[in-house]
Amino acid sequence: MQTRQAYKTLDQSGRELGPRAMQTRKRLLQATHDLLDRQSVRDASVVEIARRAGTSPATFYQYFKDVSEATLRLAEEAAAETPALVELIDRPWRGQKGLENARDIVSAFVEHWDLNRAVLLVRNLAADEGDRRFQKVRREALTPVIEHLARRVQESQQAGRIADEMHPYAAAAALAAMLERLSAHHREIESFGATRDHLIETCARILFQTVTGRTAPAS
Amino acid sequence: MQTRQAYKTLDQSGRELGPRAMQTRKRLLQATHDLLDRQSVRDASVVEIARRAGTSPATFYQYFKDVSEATLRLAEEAAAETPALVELIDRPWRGQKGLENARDIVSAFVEHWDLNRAVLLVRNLAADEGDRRFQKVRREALTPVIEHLARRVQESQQAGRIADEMHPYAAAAALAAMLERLSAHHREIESFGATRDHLIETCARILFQTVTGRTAPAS
DNA sequence: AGCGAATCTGATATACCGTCAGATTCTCGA
DNA sequence: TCGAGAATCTGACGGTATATCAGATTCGCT
Repeated sequence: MQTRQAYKTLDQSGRELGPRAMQTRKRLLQATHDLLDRQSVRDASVVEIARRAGTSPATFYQYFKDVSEATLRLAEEAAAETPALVELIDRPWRGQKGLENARDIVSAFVEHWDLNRAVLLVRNLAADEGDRRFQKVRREALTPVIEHLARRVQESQQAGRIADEMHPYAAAAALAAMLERLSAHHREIESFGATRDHLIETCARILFQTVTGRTAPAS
Repeated sequence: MQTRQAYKTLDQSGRELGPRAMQTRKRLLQATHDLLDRQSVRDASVVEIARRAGTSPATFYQYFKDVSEATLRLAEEAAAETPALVELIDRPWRGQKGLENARDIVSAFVEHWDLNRAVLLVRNLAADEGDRRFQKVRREALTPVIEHLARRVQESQQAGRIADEMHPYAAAAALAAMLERLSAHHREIESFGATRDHLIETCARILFQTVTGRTAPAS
């Protein structure tokens, strides 16, 4: 009569992994991550992942059902970075300090994406295509962000600084959408006249304005 | 001595297509579109597309280098819908009418995505993954929208309603990013308490506020 | 050294990819 | 109406990836 212990990492056939196996599994995940960074998802094959990990395709299948499952695990790892973001959102939003904080949020978001670009792109595609597993990871990564933002919007709304026609959750989701999409392809935008700093500053101000209902202070 | 006529549709080997061939090509594109709507990109195979089009894989290769090229052509077709959006952006942005117009823009964007969801998702993934061909189509679809928005932002800035720290192009790109991402997965968001109308209204207000520098009027 | 458990892989059946030579269908002049 | 030739399509095939499993290898332990 005791609660099952926190999730052990399992084999495809449900067996727990020993230290050697953990090693191999990690190498496979790393290889998957690297490969996705280099090639399109469509071209990421099990053979190639195995080759990079210095092992055989059969071994890959010992740990993952297919490439998408390996990617899912990577997406779960990336989702673990969310709390740091939420912490920023919970800081005070007033005045100059608040704007600086908004900048930090945008920067953190972009950085998070820069580190996990390929994986997050695939995660979002799969989620948008209807894959429940990926919808779940994305939700787990974004829901805290959206809900904390929504709470702030709601506060501003109750203080009368934001119109009642705004829906706090929708606003938060829209802001998250902006941050996600912008982070995904900021490099392409940057090749069109707006530097990275411009993007961050501008985005921070939209964020600030939408969350607080106040005009961002001059710097 | 005359300009080359507008692009003829070509065969894989560069030959112009007769009427029968045009028919077949269209069926293949349609089949690709449908298949992408139903399955993930990764699983969209040439055999399956051919089957749906009632023809053979070899025929597919007569017209397209691979699935991604067929998708590219579909993305080009979708890009042709952009001008309608730009027309909306160019309408006046003042007061109640302006807000209504913002709503129309958001609606039009969402609708455009609802009709071309799968294709646009794949387009964006491929572009984000660095595929130049897809970057080009996306650019051609979005640049007009972004530039017209940017011009409006700049006007508001010159009128002193928007801080100088904002970069008009960056702001426009951020707004486009928000619209894109939101359109891509609005259905999932809608299953979390904000209706489609909430989303549109909220998004329209963020758009209005960011473009004009004014608070959106009450409805 | 040697046993059992953990971990890995060669071999294989299946399926898709991408090409090409040849088959089929259409067009049009006689 | 009947071919000849052009336009269009497809069967067949070699190459490669998928996914599985039985057997081989490696490891920890006595």
